[in-house]
Amino acid sequence: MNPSIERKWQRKWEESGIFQSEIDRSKPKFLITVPWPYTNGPLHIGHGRTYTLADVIARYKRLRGFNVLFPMAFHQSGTPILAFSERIRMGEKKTVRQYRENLSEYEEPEMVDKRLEEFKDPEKIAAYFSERIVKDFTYLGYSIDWRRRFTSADPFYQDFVKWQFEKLHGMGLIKKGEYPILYSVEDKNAVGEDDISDGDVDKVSVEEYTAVIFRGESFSLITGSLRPETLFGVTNLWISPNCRYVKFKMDSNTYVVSNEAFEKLGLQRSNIELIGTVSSDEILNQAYITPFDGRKIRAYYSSFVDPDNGTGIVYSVPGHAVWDFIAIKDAGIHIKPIYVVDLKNGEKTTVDSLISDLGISSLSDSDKLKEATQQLYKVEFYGGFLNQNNGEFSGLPVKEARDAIKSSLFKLGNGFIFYEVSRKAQTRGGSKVVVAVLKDQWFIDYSVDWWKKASHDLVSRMLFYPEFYRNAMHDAVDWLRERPCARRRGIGTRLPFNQEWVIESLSDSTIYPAVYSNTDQVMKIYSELGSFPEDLVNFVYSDDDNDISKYPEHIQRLAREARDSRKYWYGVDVRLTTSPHMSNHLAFYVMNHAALFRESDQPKGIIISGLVLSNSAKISKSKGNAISLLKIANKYSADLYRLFATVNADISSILDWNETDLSAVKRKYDAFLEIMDESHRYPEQSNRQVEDWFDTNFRIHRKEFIEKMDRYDIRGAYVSIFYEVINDLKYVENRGGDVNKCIESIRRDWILALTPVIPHTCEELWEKFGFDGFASAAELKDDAGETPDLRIIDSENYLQNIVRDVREIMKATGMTPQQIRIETCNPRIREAAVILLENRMKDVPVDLRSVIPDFMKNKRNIDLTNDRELQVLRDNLNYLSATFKCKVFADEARIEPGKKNAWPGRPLIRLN
RNA sequence: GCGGAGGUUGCCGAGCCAGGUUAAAGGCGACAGACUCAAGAUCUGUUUCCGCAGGGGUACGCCGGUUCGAAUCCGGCCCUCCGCACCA
Repeated sequence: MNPSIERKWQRKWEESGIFQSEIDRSKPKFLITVPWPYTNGPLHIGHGRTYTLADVIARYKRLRGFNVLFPMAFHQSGTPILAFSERIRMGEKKTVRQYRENLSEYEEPEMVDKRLEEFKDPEKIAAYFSERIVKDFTYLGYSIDWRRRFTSADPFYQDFVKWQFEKLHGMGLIKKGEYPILYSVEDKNAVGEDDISDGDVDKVSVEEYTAVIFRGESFSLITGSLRPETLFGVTNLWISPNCRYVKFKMDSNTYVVSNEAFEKLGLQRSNIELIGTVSSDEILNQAYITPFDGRKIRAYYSSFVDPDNGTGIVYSVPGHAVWDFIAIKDAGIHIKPIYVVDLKNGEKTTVDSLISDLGISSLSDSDKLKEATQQLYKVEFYGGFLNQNNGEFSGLPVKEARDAIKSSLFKLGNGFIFYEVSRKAQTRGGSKVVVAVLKDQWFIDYSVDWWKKASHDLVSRMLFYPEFYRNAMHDAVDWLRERPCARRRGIGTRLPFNQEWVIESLSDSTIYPAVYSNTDQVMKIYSELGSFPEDLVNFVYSDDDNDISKYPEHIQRLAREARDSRKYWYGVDVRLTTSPHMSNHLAFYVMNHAALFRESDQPKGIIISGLVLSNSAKISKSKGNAISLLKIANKYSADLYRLFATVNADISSILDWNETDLSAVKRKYDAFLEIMDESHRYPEQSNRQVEDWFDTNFRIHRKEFIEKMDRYDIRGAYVSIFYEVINDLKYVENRGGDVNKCIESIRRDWILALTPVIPHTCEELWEKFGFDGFASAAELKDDAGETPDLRIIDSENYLQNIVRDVREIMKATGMTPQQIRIETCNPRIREAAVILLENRMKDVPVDLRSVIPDFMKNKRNIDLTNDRELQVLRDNLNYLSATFKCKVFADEARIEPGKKNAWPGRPLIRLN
């Protein structure tokens, strides 16, 4: 459908307000939502799939008599928009280029710079792209009630979020605690993925080291290890030859680490106090005691030790670490490895074997060393156990031993947790990224038992499509622990009980769909009062009967309306999104509802759609395969995209956007347009049987369509009602039926059934054929009770079987027949067949007994359903002749004792 | 490793949950024919192997099992993909 026609209908829908949903108690309600998009850039075909599917469902439910609400709002919380804006301000090339590209999709070239200038204000970015998304979605024909639009940064909404957090706080679900975060010392600030240079391509994470203390006479050394379970295998310590080591006091003991490590420790632990530098000789000149087994070991130099990794001191386990093994050889020290980890099933992956397998000769083979380390780590961690050299820990599997040794170590005061970054990283501004421990981080405590139980109960009640996500959701609920719920900066709502914190962007977006149910009233309350006071929020969104009589009458009225509205609409019937949201957003969504809302307001269903590929590749800006929704609507048309998104892949599987598949879909779509084009008349012909067959089949397709849609097998539904009906019409034409008549008889229902997917096309047709109102607002009834006459279908199947058999014979014999004679089962043989099928051999009339051997041969193919075979054949002789291009005769077969006979459903076919 | 999904005919992809009507929908590709001056588009047919009569063989990752009968149920194995978090 060309864009101007699509625009026309979009205008008409808007003018008529048919998608502005109001309470209508005569109909069942249906609320469908998609998680709000983050407004830092334009959306592409990937996002479009989710919204398209939601719109198809919304429109289908409307078609079936539901009062549907499909609302939408925008997400602005968090740091990315701020970060992008700041980078544009700083003139960072990559970001500027990206936004220039984004803008040139929408703007005349001369406007791009002006807009870009505006984007130095983060609010402008958010506002601009929200506006674009509304436009793009309108062009795609989505039936969204835009009156309910708002953003997560709106003040009235922030009051709602505050209420949510006060409630959670009151229920004891919010906690304070320590938490490691990525941090920049120079900027004195937490850093997120967006702040780190290359943070998006090469993620930086926090790693948990075990700091192990080796006591010495005048001071102790602290080492950092990822593998504390190898502690009994320590033979020596390593320090770097070019590093400044420092002495410091902690809990009245004196320790030594690298200068860099000391700085990091300062961000992670309190009460540490610098004493001064210490010379390497001092470190090398004294002995150290190993924890647990109290052996005396010494420290040596090795070049592989990095002062800026861990504590700058490494404990050496040559038996289980390749670096250490090589380093000992390198340094020419006479130390024998101690082996502490044995493998199950007698596996033989050891330090020695890895070194020889990979051909590692020195510490400079760092790539190979890394690989060997990883291999060894994997093998020993998952398949190893501690041997008899491990004191009280002997016999434990490595997985358990690690925690056992750790906690034992901590208890004895010989260790603590030390956090380190997973790789060296810098901020975009060039300052170093390290790990700091926040002492007073706010958490939502998702681990509370009663909360988990309530959530599991909710999950059990909900609908999941595909069903296997139900289990995934149960798991997600189990996995959730404490989640940090506030940050020091970013757009969003301040924590009501601690104003220095901004509520984190996923935590402020869990129960917002409730606001869709009464956006209008709630916004009015806010604008009248200048706030949305807690007691009013509580009145509107919970069923607590708190007293609101202190407010003016009209505010009270608005609040009551808002409450009624919530009661009518709320409880999201379907929330549709993609699987990456499972373990975060959707889990929070489910759990927060379980805590804050009563059952009728809780979510009813979740549908998860698969990913979208573009030309068989993951969509990414850098690959240039991120096709924007605007381009889709303009270049391909909304209806074609919608049809493609609906029909080319099941909801649960990957959808690959590519021109080949698209052109196949387009052909079908064009075929449909041609069918509906009245100037294109089909040949005047008539074949009652086929026309009845078509009619019956259409009723079956319509029934299947409804059944499949009702269980969200959207693709299946449209294969039935679109592809199969088109094929049926083609069949009618080939079989000499009156196609025009067939089309006319199904026109109304067919157009309606297709409206959810290709609404613009269908409105146009609806109007053309003189139906009243909008197709989008009409109702499609199912014809409950009417059972289709399956005998008509059977007759056609019978005929097609004959055609297939004849073809097979032609193929096998390689002959082109001059004439074909088809002889149907003799009535007496039919009677005999009935008897034989019941295994009553003795009841077969004597003169027919000689036919039994032939019966046994044909038994499998005998089919009694069609009792008017000859009639069917005679009615269709012309068709058969035309198909095989020769004369075709049909007769009743004679009985031929001892020879081949015609059986029910299995006539004799003779080619000459 | 844990959790989840999956391995189907040249390719993509249904079906398997409720075993037989499944050589296995649909699409793409390929081949042949029709139409056309030609190409494209469209339409018709073919597209596992064997077969001069509608038949038979082999097939749904591999190996076993249950069953009269398994792509479909059960057990084991191999392989692929996704998630494992604080990030929107």
